Amino acid sequence: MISEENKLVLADFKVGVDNVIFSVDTQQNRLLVLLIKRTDHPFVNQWGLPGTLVRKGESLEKAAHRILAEKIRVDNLYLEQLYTFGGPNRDPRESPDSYGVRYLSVSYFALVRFEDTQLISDNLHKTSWYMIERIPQLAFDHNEIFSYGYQRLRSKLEYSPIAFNVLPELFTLNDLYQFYMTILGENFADYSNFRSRLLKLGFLLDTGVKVSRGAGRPASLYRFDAEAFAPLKDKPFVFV
Amino acid sequence: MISEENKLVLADFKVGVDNVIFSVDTQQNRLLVLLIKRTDHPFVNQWGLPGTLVRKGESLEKAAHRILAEKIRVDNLYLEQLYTFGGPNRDPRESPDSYGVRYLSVSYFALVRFEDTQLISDNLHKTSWYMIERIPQLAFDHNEIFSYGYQRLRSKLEYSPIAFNVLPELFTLNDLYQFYMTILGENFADYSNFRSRLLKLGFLLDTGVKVSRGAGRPASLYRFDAEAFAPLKDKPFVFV
DNA sequence: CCAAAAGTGTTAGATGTACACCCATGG
DNA sequence: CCATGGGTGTACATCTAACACTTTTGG
Repeated sequence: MISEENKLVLADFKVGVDNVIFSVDTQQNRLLVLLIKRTDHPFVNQWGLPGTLVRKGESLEKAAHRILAEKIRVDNLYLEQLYTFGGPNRDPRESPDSYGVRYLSVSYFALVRFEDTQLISDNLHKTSWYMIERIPQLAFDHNEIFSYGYQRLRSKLEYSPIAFNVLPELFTLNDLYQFYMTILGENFADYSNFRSRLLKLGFLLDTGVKVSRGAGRPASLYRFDAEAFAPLKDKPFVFV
Repeated sequence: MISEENKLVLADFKVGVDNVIFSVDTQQNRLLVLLIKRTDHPFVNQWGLPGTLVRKGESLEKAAHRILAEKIRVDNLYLEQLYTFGGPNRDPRESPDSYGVRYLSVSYFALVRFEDTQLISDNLHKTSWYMIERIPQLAFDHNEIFSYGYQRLRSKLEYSPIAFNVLPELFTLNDLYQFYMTILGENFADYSNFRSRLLKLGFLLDTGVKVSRGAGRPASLYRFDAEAFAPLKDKPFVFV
């Protein structure tokens, strides 16, 4: 049992969940992050990461999914916890007149498929994809949270098959290459080397089906083979 | 402003910080983790990770340091946030009669120098190092938290110079090798290859000073050169 | 036929792995 | 003088990075 004396000095928290939601616009080769225009105090009218406060009986991860569902309709995604920001005074609502309640933010990082994702947006609640080079000043410490998420995205991409959560069932090796390029930058690897490295790993199945995109030789459609990948799980392997 | 309606469904939290504190007994080549015998409800008399509830005005990291300071006297350490466990019902204190307060745990992972660390322990508050192969059933979800910390320790060791936070100022290459062996296991690498790889990286300075440990050729004492390491920061480099 | 896109092959240099071997000391 | 621990060298396989080349399509 907690003694009365100790109880007095313990902080009371509301726990928020903030999401850094990425997607890759494969048409335009752009890396995007989802921002919302705040309608509530504090930071009204400023852009921020989509977030919510955790409800009774709700797990952190469930809260993270709830925000996602409120802002976008999406089928395919990858989601993982990022970091917890919990210093005092990170939220202006912690002013003395709010009875000393602290606001802690557990951030999540998500990657969703851009193509079949619909934004749920109206005049009141603006939701929009931002190119990551053009992110404005955000509410709270959200710029910091974003940076953290961006780093995680890049490193995760290198040793984890999260791309396949987001690419369509069937894709060409060039689709995959473009995807990596868009996130990791122009000069992360030569195409032909990328190709052979990945194929050697053995978890990409050539379906034999060919697809033509305008001029040029038709490309094979590949499929990610989760079973063939399983043994490589956690093993350090790199696409760089 | 949060409407009254919403306020009703928001969960109220107490936030705990739980530490997975590792050390390497370099005499006996053992990897150890710090456990405490609980004296409070719940899980009285069971072993658990050292933890505490966050106080008013206290940051998460400060709370993590406070636990450390309460349990052990230590000068050198590495500390980083691990993960946040926050599902409902992870803490039995969340029973209905506690007015619906949730208990969330932000876990931290620490590595401390075993040699000059003194346990603060008495009959009431038992604190003790456990070999990681012999960890008993722990309170709460602490076994899970430990596993998470153990994984992090191993992967962090491979691409991050955390070992030098904990090794003495001057050390032999064999000291370093043993340190890695103890954490990563017998067969992580050949000694001579480990040697040459590290020396090639250029951030270990040979002081020229020799030290003799019983029979055999005396070994050179090396020093970690933080400046020479700086450019490698975040670059993926591996000791495996 | 030719430009464009897909896919294959080649080569030099760097790295990793598994050893064998030499060096300096205490007993 | 030899066991012990420290330290160097080597040989082979593998991986990397850069780039040249072939194949198959649309226009």
